[in-house]
Amino acid sequence: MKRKGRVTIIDVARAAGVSKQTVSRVLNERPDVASETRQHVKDVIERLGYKPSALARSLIHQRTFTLGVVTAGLKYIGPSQTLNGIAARAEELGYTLLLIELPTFDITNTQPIVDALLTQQVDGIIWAVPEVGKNRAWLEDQTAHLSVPIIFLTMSERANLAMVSVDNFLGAKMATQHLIGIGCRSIGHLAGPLDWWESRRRKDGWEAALKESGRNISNSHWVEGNWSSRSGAAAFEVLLNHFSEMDGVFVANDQMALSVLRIAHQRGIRIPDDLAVVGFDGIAESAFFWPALTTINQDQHELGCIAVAEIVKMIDAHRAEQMSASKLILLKPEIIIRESSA
Amino acid sequence: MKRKGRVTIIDVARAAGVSKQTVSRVLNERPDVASETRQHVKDVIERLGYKPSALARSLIHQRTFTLGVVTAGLKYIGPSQTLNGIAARAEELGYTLLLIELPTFDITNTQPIVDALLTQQVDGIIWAVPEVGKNRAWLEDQTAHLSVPIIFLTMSERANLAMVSVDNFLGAKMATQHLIGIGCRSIGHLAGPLDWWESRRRKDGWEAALKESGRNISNSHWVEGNWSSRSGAAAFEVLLNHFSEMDGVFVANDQMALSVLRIAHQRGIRIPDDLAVVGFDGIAESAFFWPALTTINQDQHELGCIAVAEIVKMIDAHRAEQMSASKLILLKPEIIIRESSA
DNA sequence: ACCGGTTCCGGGACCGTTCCCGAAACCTAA
DNA sequence: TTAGGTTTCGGGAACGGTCCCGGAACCGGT
Repeated sequence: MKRKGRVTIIDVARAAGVSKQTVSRVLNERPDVASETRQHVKDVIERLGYKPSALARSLIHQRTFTLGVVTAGLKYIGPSQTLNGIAARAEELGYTLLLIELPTFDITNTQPIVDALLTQQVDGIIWAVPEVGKNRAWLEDQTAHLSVPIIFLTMSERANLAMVSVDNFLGAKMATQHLIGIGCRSIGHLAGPLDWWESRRRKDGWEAALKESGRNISNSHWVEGNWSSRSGAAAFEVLLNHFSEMDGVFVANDQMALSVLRIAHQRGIRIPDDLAVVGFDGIAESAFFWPALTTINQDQHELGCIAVAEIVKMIDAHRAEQMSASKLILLKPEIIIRESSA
Repeated sequence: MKRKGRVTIIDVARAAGVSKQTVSRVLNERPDVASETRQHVKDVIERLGYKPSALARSLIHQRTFTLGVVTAGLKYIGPSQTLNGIAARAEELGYTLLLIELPTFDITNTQPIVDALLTQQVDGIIWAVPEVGKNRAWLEDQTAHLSVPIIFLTMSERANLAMVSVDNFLGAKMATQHLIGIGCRSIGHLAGPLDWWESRRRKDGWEAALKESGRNISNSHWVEGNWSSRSGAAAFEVLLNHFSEMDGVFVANDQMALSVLRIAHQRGIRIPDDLAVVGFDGIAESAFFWPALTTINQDQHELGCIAVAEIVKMIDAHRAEQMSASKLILLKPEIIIRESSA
């Protein structure tokens, strides 16, 4: 049947006995085609199984309707939730996604990645990698003369850059204030790795809440983990030894909180009577921990949705040659109160 | 500086005082360019910030080095692990990914999705959506005359189709045999949703192991859940009521097993003394459940890696006009024995 | 001085589509 | 009958690269 190569618009034109121009008009639903010609062409298209090439189209339109998405750590639930939201909203808005996953979070040489994306002619870029260590150093000189719009997720505020993230500071403050509210006197903190911006904001929120209620903070009141349940176990042991009067603890993520629950259990510490626990993230399993975990829920899915909506706005403005003010969007987290602090 | 539109190869040629052909040669590292001309052109490229357009290149080469990836349920850990593997291996092999996420698992009308991918001229397709309900019905007539190679993940064996999945049957059998091995007499099963192929295979494996050891199976020995911790809780309650002599249970995933642990705890059922528990998936948190969960570990990351490697092989064969035999690859899971069955 | 072989470079066609323009064919009104 | 408008369609250029060709300049050997 078909010889070699894909069937093109010219094949259709020949088979239908019209010019490629007319076929093109049919494809794009232009009005200036006689309705019987239109139908005939449509039949031929169907019969030949013709599919227009987005490649050729993009080439001439100078627009691909493709978003470059740079992510990292998909094996963790947070980033994949975000990607989930990005995919959903992109589909809605008629964009396809070009996905690049960095092997680690702290990649500093991002030049090749950005180049690859530009080479692929993406219309915009969503940088969905959280800020860790110096992995934003490239921004200073790179971003300025970038030819396409770019939006960043989960990083500290910077002038003239669009970004969207969850308000980690507020979430941490809410968690700590909740512990204060239920009568905890000595509130510790099990932090995430402090080269992560998110970890620092959460720790800051914890400190702020304590200071506002007139309490003082000592270095023995907090310990640094690395997000994993394993690290949470070790860190919590340290915390217990150095801060024995602790009767409430704000843990920077739910995975580490899981270990806190487990170790408390082993040691005979009653939760929430002896120790109230609040986590962060709101992973689905946390409702089924024993006891069920109070946590700060952050909607990472929504984060992705918003990022897409924003970048699309930026793309449209960019094409209309308008300068759009770079926005900073902060999502408010919410607290879910469960057995571990009730 | 730059007027409008991206800088093209002709701009570079003009600025360097050579023909676009020569610039093209420099870009592709062809030998027939004088080394000083080469260097000069490279300098100009650098100065103008020129990036070749993958679009134009793909158009002429009839090849995009792009893989279409269709997935679903990224918010769950399994699918995102797989995507993680796909991304990593694709990067290695020089392919970029076009990602499409289906809103639900049981999409039957896949025509628009496949069309979109073909329109984008992907070189191959990885169908990473698990088989659920009738979501493979389209295969019968669609796949046959598809113009690009396609590989499926996690579905039942079909003639003439390439696929790769974890051996769920074997994993379930290993889990059940382990329970038999540690002396359990009455082994129940908390199944996943049975419209999922994976669930059915796991249930089959449980049955097979019991039959091989000469035990009989009753409908009161198993209950169907829907993967979630919540459903696991309800299902386990039912199982306890209908199968009171149960002293071992194989749970179809770790999330549901979490609820089993929790409820057993509440009811004063000692684990593993009164009831041994084995899960499935091997999620990271399972090591920190209380007690730590014995589970069947499936390497979903590896699954993705292999899928990419295979599809690339298929693409190469396809372009060389060779018919490649469609392969079926089954990955062996492994058992991780922990406190819940030790 | 002439000739065959390298080395280096440019002219044009082409990939598949859309856009700009112009031209038939038909219809309507003076 | 004819001028002017509408409808319908086709020819060619363009998007940004690569490939096939051919040609000029230079080399050493006879």
